[in-house]
Amino acid sequence: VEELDGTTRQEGTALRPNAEEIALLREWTVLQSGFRRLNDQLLADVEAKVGLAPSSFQVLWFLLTTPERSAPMYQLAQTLGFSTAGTTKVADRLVDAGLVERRPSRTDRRVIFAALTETGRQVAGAAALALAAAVRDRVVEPLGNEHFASLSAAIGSVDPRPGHPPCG
Amino acid sequence: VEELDGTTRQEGTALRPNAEEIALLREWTVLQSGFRRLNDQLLADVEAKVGLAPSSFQVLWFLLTTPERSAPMYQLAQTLGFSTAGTTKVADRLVDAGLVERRPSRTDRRVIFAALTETGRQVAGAAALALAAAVRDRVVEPLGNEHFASLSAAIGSVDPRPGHPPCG
DNA sequence: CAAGATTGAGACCTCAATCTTT
DNA sequence: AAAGATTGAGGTCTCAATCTTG
Repeated sequence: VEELDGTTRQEGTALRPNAEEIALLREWTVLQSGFRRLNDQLLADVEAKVGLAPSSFQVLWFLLTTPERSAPMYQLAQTLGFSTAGTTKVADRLVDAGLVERRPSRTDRRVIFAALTETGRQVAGAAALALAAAVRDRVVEPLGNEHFASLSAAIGSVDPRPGHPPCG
Repeated sequence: VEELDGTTRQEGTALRPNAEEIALLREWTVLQSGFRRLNDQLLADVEAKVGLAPSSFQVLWFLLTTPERSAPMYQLAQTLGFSTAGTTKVADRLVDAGLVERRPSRTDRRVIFAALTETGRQVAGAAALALAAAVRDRVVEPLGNEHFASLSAAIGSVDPRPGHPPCG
């Protein structure tokens, strides 16, 4: 029997959750898996309409919202929540598909910009329309604008993103 | 240039999102990535304390909430939102770690039960305590009981889980 | 044939190491 | 050194195919 963390565990009941903790975990589990299912549905809608994997779409959408339709790799990594290694490979797939171009920076020769191609712009637009429709149908409409806004505010106030104020 | 879905795309502005759709997508993106970051933090807390990967913990917790501390494989797959193939491999890792045992069913010889071992029970309990503490610190406390409950209710009402009523 | 479970191949991401530039 | 990007090895999940049982 391999131990996962190498610690020895004592006998007894000290390490078992009580009724209150069980209830809390049940509620969180429902919340967490519910959100995951919902998000998977939305992304599946996008993938079915434009054939774009989640991480690829997220990059395209981010680039589309950018003034120059381009951004340095490390910024994409931050947006995706991926390592820079993983981000490189996402970019590789987008380049192979002809949706993105790599461009060197003029001011800092370490950084590489990922820039939307014209095709990439069109695909990003179509994917954005597909996701917007899915969000409307599956989230905003069943929830109502108010509940959707308060949901958004709730998550924003507990988001551990570095460098954003803890709810004004 | 490879097309991802083989379709030809027309020129023009018809396939570009308007301002309202852009705003909606911005809001959803913030919401989605915020929730992902939060969940990753909680699971990282659990992994740091008991050395248990997310999918492994989810199985252990489910089995712990079960009367007989055991469940058939297809039920674990449903809980995880994984394919049965993926679930088999999660179970393999848990068996290798000595946390779970495989047992044949007496009534249907196609099904295999995954059952917690004594060690698995202890680890599951410790992991549950760790997650409960993390949820309290990172979610319930900053949000307050009311907002947490309404968040839970909101997700529940848009959860596409098969076989649960669409919000009374 | 359908359902439950497993296997192998493939896709996607992470970690550690490396290279270039600052 | 430190930051940005890439590469290769490894882990985790999915899909398609297979096997057994109902």
